[in-house]
Amino acid sequence: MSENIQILITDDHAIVRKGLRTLVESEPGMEVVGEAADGVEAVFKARSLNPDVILMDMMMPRMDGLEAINEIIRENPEARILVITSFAEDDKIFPAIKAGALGYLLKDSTPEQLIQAIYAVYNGESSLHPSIALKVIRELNRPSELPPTEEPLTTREVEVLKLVARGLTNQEIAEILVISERTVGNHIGNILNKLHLANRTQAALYALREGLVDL
Amino acid sequence: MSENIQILITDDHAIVRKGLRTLVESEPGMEVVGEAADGVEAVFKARSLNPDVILMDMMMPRMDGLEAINEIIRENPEARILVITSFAEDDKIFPAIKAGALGYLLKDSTPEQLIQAIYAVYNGESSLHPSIALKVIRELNRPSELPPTEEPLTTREVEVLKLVARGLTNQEIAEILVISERTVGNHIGNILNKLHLANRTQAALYALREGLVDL
DNA sequence: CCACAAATAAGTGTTTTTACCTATAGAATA
DNA sequence: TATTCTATAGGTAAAAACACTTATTTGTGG
Repeated sequence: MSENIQILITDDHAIVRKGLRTLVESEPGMEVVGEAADGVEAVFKARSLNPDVILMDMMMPRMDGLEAINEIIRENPEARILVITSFAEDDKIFPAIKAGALGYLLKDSTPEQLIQAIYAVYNGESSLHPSIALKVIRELNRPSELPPTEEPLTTREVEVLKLVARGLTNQEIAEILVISERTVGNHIGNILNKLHLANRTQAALYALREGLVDL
Repeated sequence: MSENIQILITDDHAIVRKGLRTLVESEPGMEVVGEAADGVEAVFKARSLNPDVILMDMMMPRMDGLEAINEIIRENPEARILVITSFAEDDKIFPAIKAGALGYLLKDSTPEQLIQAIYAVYNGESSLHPSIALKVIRELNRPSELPPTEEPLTTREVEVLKLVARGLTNQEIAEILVISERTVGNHIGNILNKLHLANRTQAALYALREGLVDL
């Protein structure tokens, strides 16, 4: 058994995996024990390789990062996961952290920050990208304005939202879902309320960020 | 002077740059002579380092890949540029190729494909990702349906479009640009006409696909 | 100087979206 | 059973967006 920190790299881009691998392997105490190109592979390799730290991308085919984190933590609550992603959206960060990710880095981080973060996560500490840390602190300091009435969208609302994110009008959506235009309007109103958004274009952007639809 | 193929790497993510650098340097005949983190840097380093091949990301801050390609080719028509990006959208590919990029790879390419493509571009040949090649051939075979009345957006229209793609209302856009709401409406109408789109949400999606704005 | 394109603005009228409210049927649940 | 949630739909109104047209100013290229 090696003394090195054993690391599993998860990202759908070979180039990014290579970059991470190089950075990690240039650090004496670290060792890459595997790579995964999507969430399903990540779950499988996390189970079979039992790495010390898992570097996890959030946007991947088949099973996205969030689902993968949930599944990995479910199987092994001790798993230490460091999210490395391009996005710094609140709605993406908090679910990942709640799911059990210990760290959250942005892809524009420096190599040094990456190595630091891996050590931190390996030691069971948390490591957050500066701009992320800010948001988390802000979130924690928020005097719980409301009982965390984190309003989840219903199945139907998600359906409607996906169509909004394709640039369709209420009428077109109504035809597709075989409901009245009125109902579509109500759903969208509810969506905007729940997500605290101002209009349908913002809703479309939200859906894209959430990965509900692809470009 | 080295016998190696001298390469400039351009990408806004340090991790991706590292990955590309590692892949390139693992090939005996290649050498990385510089890195750039945005379009402005890329133009500058292309000028000062005069590399044999430039690896170019399309989505970057300050000056995006397309602008950078245009500027680099304008200064040195002999420059050999290989685009490496995440997107396979038609509207992104053809402008890049027209601007003078010799190759177009997707980030999910294998390391071998990358090396192959660099050799090809170095030799002045073209190298396209398989799925891209298909589109290009389809494009060429198209019996020029219409006189390429490809209506380009004006500078101002692009400005407005970017704001639309952030989910802002006409009024908000008007305030930011210090023009009347009426004018914003006109610009948007013109944008929708030129791009053959039906509404602002579709325009926002278009802008995202084009990489005019990030999520 | 003329022609043309771009940015600006406004008139007019229609369509779509958004905000709130009420209400009912069905499913799930306490 | 009573309650709550979800999906459905309609009423009313206001705000925003969209279509189409005209017009002024400014700058640029012949």
